[in-house]
Amino acid sequence: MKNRLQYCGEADRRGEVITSRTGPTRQSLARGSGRSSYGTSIRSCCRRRSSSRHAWQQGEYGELSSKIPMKWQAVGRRKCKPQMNYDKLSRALRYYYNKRILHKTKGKRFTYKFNFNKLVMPNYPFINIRPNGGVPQSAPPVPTASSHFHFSPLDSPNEDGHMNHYTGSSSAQSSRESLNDINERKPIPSETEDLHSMEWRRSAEHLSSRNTVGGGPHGLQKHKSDLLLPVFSMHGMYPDAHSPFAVSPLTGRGGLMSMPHSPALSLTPTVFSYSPSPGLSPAFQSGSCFNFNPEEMKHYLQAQACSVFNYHLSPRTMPRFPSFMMPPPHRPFPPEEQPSFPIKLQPPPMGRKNKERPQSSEDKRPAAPQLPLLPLKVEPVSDEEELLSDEELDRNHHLEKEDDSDSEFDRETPSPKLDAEKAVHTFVKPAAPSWPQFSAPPARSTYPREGTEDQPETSERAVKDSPSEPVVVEKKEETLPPKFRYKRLWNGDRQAEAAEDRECRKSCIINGCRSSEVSVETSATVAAAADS
DNA sequence: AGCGGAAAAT
DNA sequence: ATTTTCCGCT
Repeated sequence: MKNRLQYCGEADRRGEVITSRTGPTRQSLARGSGRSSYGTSIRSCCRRRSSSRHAWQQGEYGELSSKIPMKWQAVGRRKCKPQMNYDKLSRALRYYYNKRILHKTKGKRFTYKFNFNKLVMPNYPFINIRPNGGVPQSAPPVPTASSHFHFSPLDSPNEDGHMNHYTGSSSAQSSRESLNDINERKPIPSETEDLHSMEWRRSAEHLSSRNTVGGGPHGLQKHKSDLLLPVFSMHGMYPDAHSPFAVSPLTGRGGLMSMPHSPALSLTPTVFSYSPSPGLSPAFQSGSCFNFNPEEMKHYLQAQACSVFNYHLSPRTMPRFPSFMMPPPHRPFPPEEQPSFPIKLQPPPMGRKNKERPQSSEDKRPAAPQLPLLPLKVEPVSDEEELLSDEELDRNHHLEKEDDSDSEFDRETPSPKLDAEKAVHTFVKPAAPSWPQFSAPPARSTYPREGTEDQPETSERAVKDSPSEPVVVEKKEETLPPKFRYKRLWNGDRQAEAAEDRECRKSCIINGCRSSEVSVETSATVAAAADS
């Protein structure tokens, strides 16, 4: 299904999936498709958007809608899935809520929307085109993991391939809005709305192919299919000058890597995690000089910790080297020849059974000698975040915070142990004052159950992991069952989210993380499987 | 309309 | 593990 949703996206690049259904009663709908997933149904509908049969509506970004009722049956029939009906379809879609792939567009019938917000673009944390934070609810998927969704260029008015300008806050805002009120949407400049279909498609493909790379069942959802955006390393993948992708952080050609602030954020965990080899690490690619400045390091570490904290990132996902600390270039391949690891790592998507990820063993090996987690103290944070004051959290929502902090990016590139240790020291102590949240996270009444349950475990784990185990430790479980988390996110605790956003932002600012944070999107899942 | 639990099917 | 199917509840 995941893969299929991509196609939904195709129908409407805006991320909203609007289904149509004729009859109000379930029974009338009952005819649908055979074993095809709902996604399939959606896809077929989407593809036909322009056709007379299905009037797919364009809504906000990621929105898909069909105004012609009862088409589901037709679709089902066509797909040899007579059993398919809207009821089932919707049920399937609702499962995506939990995965944060979709959410319901409130107030719109049969309308679902892709959650671009939650799909954070790990690669381009710095993209910030809208300083004011004004982001449409249905922010374009581009900067986020949502880019997995390939929106069909077919009917789309904006096919020219303009990449949107995104702000770090955009995703956050988007998230907030999407979560609750569509009425709060802000108009999006048409320019911003443009999506590069081709790009999307490509990225989606890459994603799907590298599906297994994610390695491991981690991440908030623990969905195997969860993916991370592959796009980053693709050279020239986003040729558009306006596109954030024009410059890949990985390429090290001047782009984000050279950004002065928020070193922790400058690189995305995703990128690292997928680095097939240390040599590919952005850090190695972009800089030619290696510096170590304790102060900077300290700052860096704090920022990093902040990032981890606020976005539930695993410390392991952090780049080994801050931008100011570029290790000597080490390139196994000439830049031109650098294989995009997405491809390299990517075994063709296979059926569920193949999710085994044959390469898993491969991936893990390099991970073994991994660098010690830097600010391990942060670990507890991911869970604690829930305890943070709303206001504080809200600050950091430049980019969607990723709940998948648990995601394991074990494939980090090795880094000097010394540095890491130093880093830990540097960070851990000073960090405390900077993070009021850490020391005394306000209890949140909102999620009493989750919070209470989580905390003990989290702390425990943190204690365990950080000090004694410098080496990568696999986090097996998420503290909070995805179910609850999702619930919280989507059902309502809007305030909480907003607050979180704010808070995070604040803390980031305090720590010098001005930029948006990387987040790993669980929803990457969407792109995960290839549709075949 | 929509949500989500539960169980069956894949 | 995910999807499909059924169904009760709001």
